[in-house]
Amino acid sequence: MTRTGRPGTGSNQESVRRHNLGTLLRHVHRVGQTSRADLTGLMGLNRSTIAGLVGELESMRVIEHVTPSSTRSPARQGAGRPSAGVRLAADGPYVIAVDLGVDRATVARVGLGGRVLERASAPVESRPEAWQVGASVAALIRAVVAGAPTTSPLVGIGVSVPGLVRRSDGLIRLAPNLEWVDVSFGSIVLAALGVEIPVSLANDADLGALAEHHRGAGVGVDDLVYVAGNVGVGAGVVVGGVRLTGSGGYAGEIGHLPLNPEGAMCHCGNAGCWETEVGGTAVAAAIRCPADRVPQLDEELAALSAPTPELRRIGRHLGNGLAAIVNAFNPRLVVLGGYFSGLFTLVGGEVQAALSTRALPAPLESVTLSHPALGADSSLLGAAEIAFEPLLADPESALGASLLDVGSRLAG
Amino acid sequence: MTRTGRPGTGSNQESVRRHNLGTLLRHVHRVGQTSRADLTGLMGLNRSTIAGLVGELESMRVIEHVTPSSTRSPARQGAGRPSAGVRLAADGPYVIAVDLGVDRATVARVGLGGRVLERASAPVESRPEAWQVGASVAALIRAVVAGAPTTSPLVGIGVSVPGLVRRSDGLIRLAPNLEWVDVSFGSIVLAALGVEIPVSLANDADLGALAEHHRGAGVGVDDLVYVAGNVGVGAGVVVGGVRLTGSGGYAGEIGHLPLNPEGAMCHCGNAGCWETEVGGTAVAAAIRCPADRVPQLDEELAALSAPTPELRRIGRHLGNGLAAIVNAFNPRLVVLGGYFSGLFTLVGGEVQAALSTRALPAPLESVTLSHPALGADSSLLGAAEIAFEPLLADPESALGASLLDVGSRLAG
DNA sequence: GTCTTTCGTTTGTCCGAACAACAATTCACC
DNA sequence: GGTGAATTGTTGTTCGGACAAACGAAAGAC
Repeated sequence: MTRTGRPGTGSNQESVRRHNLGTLLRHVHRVGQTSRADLTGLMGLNRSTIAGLVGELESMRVIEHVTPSSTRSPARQGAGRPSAGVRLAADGPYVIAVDLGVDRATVARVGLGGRVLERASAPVESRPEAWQVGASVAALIRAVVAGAPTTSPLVGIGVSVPGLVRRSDGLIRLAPNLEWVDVSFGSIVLAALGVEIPVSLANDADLGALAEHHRGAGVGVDDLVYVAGNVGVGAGVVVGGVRLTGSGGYAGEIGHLPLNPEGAMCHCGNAGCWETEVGGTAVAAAIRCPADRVPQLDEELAALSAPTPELRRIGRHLGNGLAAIVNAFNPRLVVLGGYFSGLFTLVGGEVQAALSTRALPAPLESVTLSHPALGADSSLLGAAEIAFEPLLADPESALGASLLDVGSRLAG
Repeated sequence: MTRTGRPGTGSNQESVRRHNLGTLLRHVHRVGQTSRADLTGLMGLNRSTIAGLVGELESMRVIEHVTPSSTRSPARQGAGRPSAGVRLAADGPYVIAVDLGVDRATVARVGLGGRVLERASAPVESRPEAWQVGASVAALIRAVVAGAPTTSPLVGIGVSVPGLVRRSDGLIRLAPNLEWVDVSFGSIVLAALGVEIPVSLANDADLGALAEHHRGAGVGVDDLVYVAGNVGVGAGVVVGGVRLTGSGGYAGEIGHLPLNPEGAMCHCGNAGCWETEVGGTAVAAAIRCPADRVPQLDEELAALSAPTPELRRIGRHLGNGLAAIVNAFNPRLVVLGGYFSGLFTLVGGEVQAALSTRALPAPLESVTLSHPALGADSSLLGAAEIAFEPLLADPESALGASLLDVGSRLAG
């Protein structure tokens, strides 16, 4: 590591190699399996160059060769020699994805391509101490890692947080439902594990947006917003294919849009925030759901067959807020996650109508509302994506910093 | 042009050269004058590599050599041989920047470094025909170009539009104050000029944000929002140093945030848009300004010595809307352009107070409100920036596509 | 069964950045 | 004022990596 990480903005020949290696791996990571011929077309490089890059990644045990005969896909086009297949290695690098929910923590071992190889979860009591959650997550990580091949390197840990995460260092500034303020959850987990690996933390809605963009409802869509109704309301934004973080990392906090000066008081101290109209409390009141079932609001909504008038009103409010989002970000897709998905199936008409009347025609004409394609796993898979990011940016150095034989290391 | 513009995402050696050449020119474009030693530090390349790049740009007559003796700046640090200076060539490439205002059109010849070399403007009557404005702008362009050296190449035209501009092709979808719908203003101007050069169009607030980011109040700030109060209200957003366009190009249209369901009717057909509370009409009513002076609202506000109670109320509304912006985009800087600047000097306290109570603490703590540093030229200079963009991305091919001896070509 | 098409492989070439050595120029110190 | 240290420009060489061409391999088309 003598010369890596140079801060300069110029590109030298090492950076070219790094970039090409990473781009190639990123493509395979995205589609799972390709052919070398496809890669030459996608990357615009020479056949021989692709051969070199594939060979290098193969020697790193990240991808593996597939004999052309078994690659023969039904969509095989013209004549000619079939191209050699390239796919992700079976025992390749993996990451640990952690999804801190309001009532339970989910941990998964995720391989390249977003394959969930193993998963485990545990309930989280209300108003938990950070170190308790850290210990619980560490135990889940140990369980999930136990079955991993010793030759598979662990690249990093990604954590989805229901709250505001500072971009610079991953500090959890505020997690309302956990009642955490300024918690350095990454170091807590690492201390509990007793190892040193890269940990990336980010907001759950941001990660939901990222996951839906990569392998969900937003594949091929470079500008989308993922609006999640959980206990609170938050949004994640993907712009030009990259996550919108903002200066501090708090972008997309649209739960407290001041949509109604005469509205109810919000816990933030102001009146008429969007969250007071479409948040968990409001929806629970509209369907007479007991307070302790608010974390499972999606199930409660799914059990309903027909919307109540109060729900219809909430649907209109949801559409109003979405109009603000559509005007501000001009996405091509808005994914409604959390219990908003159930709400959308019930009162989709009201949501669409309110959105159509309040949004500007120009941004409106290209936007689509949709359910998440990854269900409740959006944030988890997004956490995996940010953990993989260093590997995709520079495979060689990320593998150098990765951890081998994780099972025994964590046990000891 | 046999191999350029390859769609692939891999980098080859040509792209390295292109990128380095562009990055070097971009640096010089930003700071105006540097030394080769600074460039080696900034770009992280070898001295000899920088020498080669500088030499190539010098042979293109884009930058020029400065003898070290005259470079000797007072802030000269340690010992050693002084580094050779590099500055933009005096008769280098330039662009035409056009700022379509609500009541007048401004055209400038702008050189690298954002230097306004020549400018002219003409009034625009109310509800003008597009071809009339196009002819007027073409005449201004001819005037502005007349004095240009015949050896200076014209790289492109940038146009700032007070309305919604489609990103894909620059079509003006809607310009409310001009009452234009679906106007292809770029082709109109080109037809009036009788030449074929690249024309880039974008929203005025977006370009204001870009200009303030490059050479205004937001230098060094990668996440900022430029909120402009003109007749309407719009915002331009810079995220991570790049313009936020959104899917269609309409991002940042926050004038119709539904902030007050019981508010006044807006011309968009809905009630309580932000624009009804802080827009030109509302402010004009608050200071008893006649309707025909609304385009000059900034002057009217500047003439005021003390705010009226109605203005204070508008200030609070402005702060409320800014809170939504701060929560949504998490910028580090919010530049208040148009008449918002004058409003901010009068009722800055109210604006800040409302912002502080309604924005979340985390994004709030790092945000600053400020006046524009470029005055009324923000959008004009932003238009110049987008016109220069192809040159900075690839100097060689952009110069190849540029136009020489413009004065006589346009006269003919 | 042969031709065409497409792809993988190999070899050599070329381009551009890095490197090393040397000359140039200034400052600091005596 | 002279000398050494420090920094930079210049030049020639090296090296890494993409590219081009030639060749063989594997399929489909006739």
